[in-house]
Amino acid sequence: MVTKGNVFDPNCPTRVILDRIGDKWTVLVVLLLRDGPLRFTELRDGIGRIAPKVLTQTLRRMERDGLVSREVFAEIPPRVVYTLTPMGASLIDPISVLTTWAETHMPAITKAQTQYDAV
Amino acid sequence: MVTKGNVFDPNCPTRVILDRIGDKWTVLVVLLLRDGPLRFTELRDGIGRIAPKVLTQTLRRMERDGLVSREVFAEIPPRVVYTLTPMGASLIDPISVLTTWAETHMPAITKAQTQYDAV
DNA sequence: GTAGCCAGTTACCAATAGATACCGTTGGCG
DNA sequence: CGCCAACGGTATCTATTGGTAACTGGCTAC
Repeated sequence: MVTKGNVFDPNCPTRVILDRIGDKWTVLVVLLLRDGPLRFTELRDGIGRIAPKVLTQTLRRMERDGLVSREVFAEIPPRVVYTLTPMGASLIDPISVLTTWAETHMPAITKAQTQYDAV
Repeated sequence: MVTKGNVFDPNCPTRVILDRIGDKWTVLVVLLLRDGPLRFTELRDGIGRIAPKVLTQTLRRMERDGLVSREVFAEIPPRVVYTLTPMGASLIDPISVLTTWAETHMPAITKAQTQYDAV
């Protein structure tokens, strides 16, 4: 009763998820928030090189999907804190599996690329 | 001692992998090839709605990364067969983890989206 | 003869990602 | 008083990418 295998149906909702995970920024945000809530600028600086517009888009999408929660404090200067929801936190494991795979196979991939390009 | 955590370095090779996984077509190709080699049109028809150009791009990239191998038979009509390499096959597990997560949490995500949009 | 299969390629276009500059509010500083 | 910085973004513009539609060449089946 699992999977039902209709990943291949373009309307399959699984596609939506894969698109989210696939978004490189989403993964980084999840990993950054793993150790606790962060503010907008902390996320921006933690990610390194991301346009604020893109970070905003990413966070809004994640908020809409119920992966992060957004708390606004009406202070001056303003303060906005992003936190992983339980569902967002449940993504950490799948993502870890992926990053582990990536780190394990990175050398092989680089080698394959070099060989391919040499031809 | 795992991960070294430099996923946040834009030059980190892990990013490259995540970009590949993130590519929605790559995941589908891996899942389709799980049960054995397929030809170009079989992949195209299996995926459903994909432009041949895009499928070609995807397959070339995967070949370059060493995830699939491409075998050309000099026949008429031409025959090209794509097969998962061992490294490509090793991606099945991480991908399964993801799709399982996706299927498990899909209802919650849909609900979160509906709530968000209602506001 | 013409229509179609196979594995793509080419030309083109729309949507998106991203870089850069800017916004209002307030507090601190000279 | 004038000036700048901090914060969490928006506004605007451009580059890249994803995607569609049409075409190729050699053959075969109708």
